Amino acid sequence: MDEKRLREVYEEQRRRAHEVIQADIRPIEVTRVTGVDVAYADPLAVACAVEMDIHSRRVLRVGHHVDHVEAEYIPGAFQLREGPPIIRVLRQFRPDGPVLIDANGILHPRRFGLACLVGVELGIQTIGVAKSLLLGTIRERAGDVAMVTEDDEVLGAALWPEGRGRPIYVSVGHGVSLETAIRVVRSSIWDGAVQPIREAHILSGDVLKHGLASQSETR
DNA sequence: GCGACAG
DNA sequence: ATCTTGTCGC
Repeated sequence: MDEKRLREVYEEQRRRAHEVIQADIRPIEVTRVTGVDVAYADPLAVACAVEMDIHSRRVLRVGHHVDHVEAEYIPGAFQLREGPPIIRVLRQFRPDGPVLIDANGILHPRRFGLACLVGVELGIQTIGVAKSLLLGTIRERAGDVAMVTEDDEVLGAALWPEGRGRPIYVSVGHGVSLETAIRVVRSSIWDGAVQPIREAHILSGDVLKHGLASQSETR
């Protein structure tokens, strides 16, 4: 990707960052949470959405979308690669409740990560959950959480799942406050992982490698 | 200028 | 992300 195009993408991110709502646009009761992820195999990209019931810890329904890879991975412009397939699978899935995305929300150089794009584009509540820190400073830990800031601006939070040494990074995608985002992610963690995302990850890799058939005989 | 850099 | 089985460690 050329520099000119990349600069345009960055400019659009700065522009659209103003569309992000960092407050609950509708109350969340944390009963149903959807996780999404994408698996790749050269020309193919398989996006999956998995809706789970937090109380019973069971999968309620799944959806997938086979797409083609549109762009290479560029830190800070991840949305060009993973945005299209995720938006397409969610458009048909029509999630009921918050959506957890394997990426950052406003914890981003231009405050508009993949989770923000998906949320703003579809008008749904999204939360970014990253496995590694893209930027920022982790402040003082209090219990299982610590704020992540950049020049005193709170961009997200580091959250330590029980029994795991390394934290995950939570940030607002769209339509939720950081507090709500943390509450939703906490409730979605068991066995040391953010389960809705973990299920979506396993399923996407499964559909990519063995096809849709493997769905029925899993979990 | 040099390194870092969501998946 | 992906190439890949067993294996070292808490």
